[in-house]
Amino acid sequence: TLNNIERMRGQLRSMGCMWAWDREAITCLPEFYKWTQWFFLKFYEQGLAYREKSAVDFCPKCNTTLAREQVWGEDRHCERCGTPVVKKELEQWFFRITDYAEELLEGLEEIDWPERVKRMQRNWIGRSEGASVTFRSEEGDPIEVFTTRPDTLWGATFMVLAPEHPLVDKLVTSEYEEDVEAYRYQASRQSEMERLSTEREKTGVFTGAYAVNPVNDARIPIWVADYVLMTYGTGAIMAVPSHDERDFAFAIKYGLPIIPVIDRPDGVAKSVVRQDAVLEGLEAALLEQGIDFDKRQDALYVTLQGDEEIDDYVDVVRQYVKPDAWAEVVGAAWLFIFSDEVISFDSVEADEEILKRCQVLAVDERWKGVEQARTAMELLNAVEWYGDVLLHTEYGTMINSGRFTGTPGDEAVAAVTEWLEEEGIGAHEVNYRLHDWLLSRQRYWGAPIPIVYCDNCGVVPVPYEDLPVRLPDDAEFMPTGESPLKYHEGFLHTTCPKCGGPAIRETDTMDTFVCSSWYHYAYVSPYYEGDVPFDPDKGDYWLPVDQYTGGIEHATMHLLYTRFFTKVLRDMGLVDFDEPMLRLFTQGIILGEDGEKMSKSRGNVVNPDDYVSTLGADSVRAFLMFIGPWDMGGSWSSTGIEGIHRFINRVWNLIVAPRSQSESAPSNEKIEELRRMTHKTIRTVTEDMEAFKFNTALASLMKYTNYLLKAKRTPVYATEAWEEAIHNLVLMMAPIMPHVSEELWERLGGPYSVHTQPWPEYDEELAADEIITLVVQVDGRLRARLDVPADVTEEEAREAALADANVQRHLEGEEVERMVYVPGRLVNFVT
RNA sequence: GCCGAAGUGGCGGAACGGAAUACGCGGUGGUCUCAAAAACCACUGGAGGCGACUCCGUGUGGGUUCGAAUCCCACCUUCGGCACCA
Repeated sequence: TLNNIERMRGQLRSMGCMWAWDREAITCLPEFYKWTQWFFLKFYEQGLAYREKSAVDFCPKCNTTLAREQVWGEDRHCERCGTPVVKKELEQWFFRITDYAEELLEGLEEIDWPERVKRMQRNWIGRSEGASVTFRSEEGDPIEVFTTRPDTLWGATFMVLAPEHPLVDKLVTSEYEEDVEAYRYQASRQSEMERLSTEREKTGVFTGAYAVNPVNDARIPIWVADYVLMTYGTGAIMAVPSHDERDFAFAIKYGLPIIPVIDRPDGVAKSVVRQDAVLEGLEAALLEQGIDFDKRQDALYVTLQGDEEIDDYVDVVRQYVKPDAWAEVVGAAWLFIFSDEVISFDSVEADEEILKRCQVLAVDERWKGVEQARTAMELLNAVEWYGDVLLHTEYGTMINSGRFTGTPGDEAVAAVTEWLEEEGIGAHEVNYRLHDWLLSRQRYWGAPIPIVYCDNCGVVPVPYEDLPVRLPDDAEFMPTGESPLKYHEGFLHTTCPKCGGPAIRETDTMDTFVCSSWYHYAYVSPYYEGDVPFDPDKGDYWLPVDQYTGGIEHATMHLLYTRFFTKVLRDMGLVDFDEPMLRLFTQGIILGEDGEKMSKSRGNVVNPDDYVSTLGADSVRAFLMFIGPWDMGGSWSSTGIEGIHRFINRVWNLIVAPRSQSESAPSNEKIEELRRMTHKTIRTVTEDMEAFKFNTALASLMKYTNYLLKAKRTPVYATEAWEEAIHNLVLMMAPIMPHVSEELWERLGGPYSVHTQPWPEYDEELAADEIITLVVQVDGRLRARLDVPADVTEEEAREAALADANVQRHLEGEEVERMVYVPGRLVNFVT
């Protein structure tokens, strides 16, 4: 690592980067990570660090935990040995970042950060308001759930626990034990991302157990399904299939009851027909019937208005939907489930057998077959009949909800929550998607967590005076797959700081994000030797950070962690501000020449050294800025950098190459034009640099240079205005091309150094145009461009425009209804 | 899948709701040279026309507007992040 650091120092220096090297901090040195450990102890003292079991991806063959990127392929195998990866529960350390969720959300309001980073953090924190409600199993075990929709409680027809939920073992009946165990194993092999995909079909197993819905004492089955995550909410949900899409899909699949408890909103009917459910011809039939639809990847989306159109649609669908496929109509109207065959509702009594195979059937009242359907449903007792239809997720008047029936949608949530609190079965609650920061790493390379475990005293923090807990430098990297610290006898075994008895050290190390959460504080006084991590006086002077830059990929992790750290530091009294970085700019990623992220495996890595040594550091720097918008990044181009190199050579020739003195005197006009170009360029370059728009700043400098190269051949050369021009050009180039600028500055006789000169100022009056191009349009189409004085009046502009031959031609035989006039820009004749 | 972005010439990219394609790369032709390279000059979105000019053109389909790359709606595609790469 130290060798690599040395190499990078050299690279950065060769590029002419001006860092304060005396303030460098290296996070892997004990002098630094001593303070990272100090922070851990402080967090621990405040109850912000805790230890809990948590699942990791684990390779049973290598006997090691794996990072997400070490898990490969759809079957999720170990990158090294190909063994299928499983989830394993390990005791791990966490920081309680969720304690600060609300403040992390609010703090975003007061900082000058890109809106998209703020939005990503808001979504990451994922605040949602709702209620916690306690259900009970028939055996009396409390099962807490979180819901954002307490108004749908009466529609909860089953419960779902995450496969990892601790109650699963207790609840499962012997009859279902085997199924549940098998299911849990396969769930442990899925990633969270896969589990949450709404595209994927929902799966689950029944536990054999039942719970009681506290609002209506309904007996509801308890299932286990992987679409419920242990890491969000309580790891258990109440399922309301009538008003939640995921629960709905699950209920359909497993034949669970669906009870609507929110009246459907008025409006249009929406239908989704999966294409694989459609015979060729449905599309054509819809077209023929004049029924509008959108065709997306795998489905037809139909929106219907009015009974007549709905009836037409039903006819078409009946005709063309395949047996054993399904179509749904959600939102306002109805749902059809086609089981093995299309059901003809007109003859429903004759089709009991078919109906039996249907899981759910619900029909809108407007539909003519409703009476038969109702009769048949009741007869078959397939589902409870509520006479109205299913799945919509909007708020609305409550129905089928006991004493709350009739409560309007805008009052429902509050009314139910209040009642839950009165009854003691629930409470208002805010839930966050954000979870606590898991900082344990089963790796060698990180700051050791300063904790020891003693048989007598339990978990004991290492005393401050014993910091740092050093990483041993003689650890053996054996292919055990586990942290080498576990096998380092000297590190592992220690004495208990409390009782002096034998104890063992924590062998997990800290996530590197812990070090990067406070490194900017180290810069004010690296490796400070006081009793806090940095010199408070220097901190007062420098902090907080005025301008921070980093990649967008840090938006939700590093940039959230470091904000959390600062808030904790503030609560400890170490700093007196709330936010670590007042202003943020996110730079993009420079991609390889093929437009892909640079990586060794792709073989598209560009080594800046090669270009620095051939074309020079200035060319490399300038080209990096020219590639594209600074926050978007872009692709490297080996021919593109040649263009920059040519530009630098042109500037060199412009200023250094001799030219014989002109005989004739320059005209005042030409001098004015030159000065105008100079001041216009200073204006745009200044604005662009302040906005981090380096690519367009460079474009302006190139344009200006091209102009000066032409001007050099005219009598304006060697005038005062010429001297002003080239001096300013060099000053503006200095931050982008520091080396050549310094050299040119010296040759122009400027005082050392160009980098300590003030930035050039522009004169608004000198930059103002005297002649402007007036665009003339007829009905919004360009018909002429006229050079007119900048102070042209509307009347003069109209006259000049009407005098143009091409404009006259296009206005011939037309009556001008009105004229749109944009001063200094255009006139548009509307006919 | 969810969250966040982006789609403009052959390519990277410019364009306060008002000249689409600035600047650069690449290409074509020329100057210089015995020749080449470099440098310099000119041209370079498509179609039509001798020309003046005309029509088309900013991922797709709609909309708002005198006027849309820009604003609105729907969709498509690509990229970044998704908590053990940092």
